[in-house]
Amino acid sequence: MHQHLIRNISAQIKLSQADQQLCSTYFEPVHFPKNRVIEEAGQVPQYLYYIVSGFMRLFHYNEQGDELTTHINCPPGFITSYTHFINGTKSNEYVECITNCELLKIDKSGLDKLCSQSSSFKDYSILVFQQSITYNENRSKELASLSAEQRYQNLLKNYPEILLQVPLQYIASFLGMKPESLSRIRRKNN
Amino acid sequence: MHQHLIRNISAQIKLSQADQQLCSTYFEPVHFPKNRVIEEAGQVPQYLYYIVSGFMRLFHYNEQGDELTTHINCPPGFITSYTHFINGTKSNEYVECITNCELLKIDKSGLDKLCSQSSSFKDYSILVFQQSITYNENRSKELASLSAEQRYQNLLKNYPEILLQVPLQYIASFLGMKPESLSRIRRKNN
DNA sequence: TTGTGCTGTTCATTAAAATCAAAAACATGA
DNA sequence: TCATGTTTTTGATTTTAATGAACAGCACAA
Repeated sequence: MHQHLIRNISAQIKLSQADQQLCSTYFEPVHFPKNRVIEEAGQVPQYLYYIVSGFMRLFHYNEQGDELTTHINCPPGFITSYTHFINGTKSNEYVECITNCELLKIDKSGLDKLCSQSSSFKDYSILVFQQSITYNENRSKELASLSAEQRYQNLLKNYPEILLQVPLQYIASFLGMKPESLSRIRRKNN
Repeated sequence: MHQHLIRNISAQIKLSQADQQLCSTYFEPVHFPKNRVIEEAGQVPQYLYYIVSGFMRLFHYNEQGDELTTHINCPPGFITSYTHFINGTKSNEYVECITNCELLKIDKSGLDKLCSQSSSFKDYSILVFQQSITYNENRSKELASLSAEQRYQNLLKNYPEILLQVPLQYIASFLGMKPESLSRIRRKNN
């Protein structure tokens, strides 16, 4: 499983043999069944997870008690409640495995050690941070300026695998619409 | 003008006398008139700007040629097309002064020197990054789950000064609605 | 001052999405 | 397998926001 991560990092940053060894030392393989919540709201997120296989999401409840899915991810990608994981503060979000998942997890002190022992990992973590900003800016832009149907079509174009594997109610919430609307949009687009 | 920035940073990170001196060395005061575009789309953003006074925005044009405002900021805050500024890549966004503005600008090499000469500034820049992530996540969440009217009310609650100083067409675009809709919402809320 | 352009408002209408209710399809475990 | 609960779809209706057109208010310059 570590090879999956090493291959993915290497596509963006050069890793020495020693770096690869560090990676195997600090990332721990775990797997979880479908529907398992692995980080709870109200607590400090324990781990950053790299997704080797499976689909995951972040969600929380709003004041009216509605469940809102804010993030959906799949390999090769990381997932956690970033800000709270980094700062060691309590998150109000749940991290859940949508399907069975194979993951590589690392806790905050592990990540700190990894970055202090290898500048490649420091560079990589900054890169991941930046990509997270870019991702969220793009998401805001789409939500602010595109219709529900255009947002669906963009997701279909960019992440078709999500449409096949993730329950539609989660996707609807993530796209900022109701499940009924997503269902109607899908009927039109067939 | 440097005191404005130093006071603002000091509220979050402890700065030594030497740090304060560095700050004054690397940030250069500039002022621009209302409506001046200070970074152009199609180019690498030259500077990161700290806003001492005035209101600024980021905007771009979509495929249909509509102007979309993606960010509005005021003191004490930074503005630039972050990812492109950091990576030295071409941005598709314009940075514009909405009102007359007093700013402190720093270029990429200045920021790098500042961070390499003082770990306080390194800590601070990570903090600003994180706040940018939090801000963007929250913006996505609001756009995905709140009605146009609720988004307006949140802006009114959190940034009332923007409503007073920024043309409503920009605010409407930023809130993901049409100017006519914003106008109607404002009538209802008076 | 008058005209011109720009910003914001209003109105009537249309289109998009939410809501409410029910049925159909699917998954899961006894 | 059947029974149960959950997810998705469908239909009728209401609500919300966009559209297109016109007008009012204001700023600025000739």
